[in-house]
Amino acid sequence: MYTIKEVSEKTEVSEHTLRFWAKIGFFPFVKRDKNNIRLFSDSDIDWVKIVKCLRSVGIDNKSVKKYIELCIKGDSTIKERYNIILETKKKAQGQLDELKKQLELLEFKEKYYKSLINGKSKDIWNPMNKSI
Amino acid sequence: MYTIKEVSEKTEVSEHTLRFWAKIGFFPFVKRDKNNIRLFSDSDIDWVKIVKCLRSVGIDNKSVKKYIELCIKGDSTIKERYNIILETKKKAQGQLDELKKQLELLEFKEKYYKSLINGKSKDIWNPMNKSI
DNA sequence: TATTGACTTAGAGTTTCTCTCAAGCTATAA
DNA sequence: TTATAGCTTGAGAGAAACTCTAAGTCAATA
Repeated sequence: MYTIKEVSEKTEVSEHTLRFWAKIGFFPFVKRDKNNIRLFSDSDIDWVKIVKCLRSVGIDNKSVKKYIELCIKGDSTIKERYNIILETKKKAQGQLDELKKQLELLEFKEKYYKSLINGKSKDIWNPMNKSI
Repeated sequence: MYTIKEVSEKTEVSEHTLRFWAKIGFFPFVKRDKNNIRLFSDSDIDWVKIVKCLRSVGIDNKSVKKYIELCIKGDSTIKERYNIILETKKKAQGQLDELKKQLELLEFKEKYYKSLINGKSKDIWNPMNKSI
């Protein structure tokens, strides 16, 4: 069983955020010791990772909450949960594509600046110029 | 020259956000017509795209502002701007890797649910179970 | 002329943290 | 035995970045 600090290290989610997530009901199953200290099990840590995953692809807290409620409800919600995962995957794919596009733009700018630094061209920036 | 609405369509940034960005000084060069309507040029749209790119890889607004100020300052800041782009690229790469990892987790869950739906295994979730 | 619709600013509201603080427990050192 | 450090807790203030609403201007259209 792990304390908040250990969970934070294992999942790379800040203690602040973990407490915030706990407050809004993301970890209804986490136990406490006699001093009221949270104790996360290994499977609790897996759940933290799922939450982190959902959040990191832009699922909002309300929807994450809904998902965990479906999990608790059990068998009858499997299809619905499956669809949520599929939707989430699609969203993540979209983000991946977008990020790749942005990386291309950054690469273009990198080359532009590099050529400037090497003196192969002049900085032609002015408020109206696109070569920012 | 384009109005906010057209820029929003071309860049996929909401009008609200564009006005917000304008308010905090991201577009000091955008012109207005006699009715005070903002008119973006093609190069202004390119700049919006750069801002979107920086923001989307997690560069905060303060740093974006600093970058545009460097651009306005001109030649003497080229090296510094180059380094910012390099740093940003590194950040974007990190995000790409993270996103790929999250996609793997989603794929795992997809398969898990699929096997549940096909009746090949039972939903063994309970508050302590990791198969959420 | 009246309405429609696009634009404007100011400012309130929302989401999601992020941080600070006071307080409580435990273990080790003086 | 006291104190000091190091961990935890909840409450609540603060911040970042939008997001939305309200009230107004202006131009084109019915």
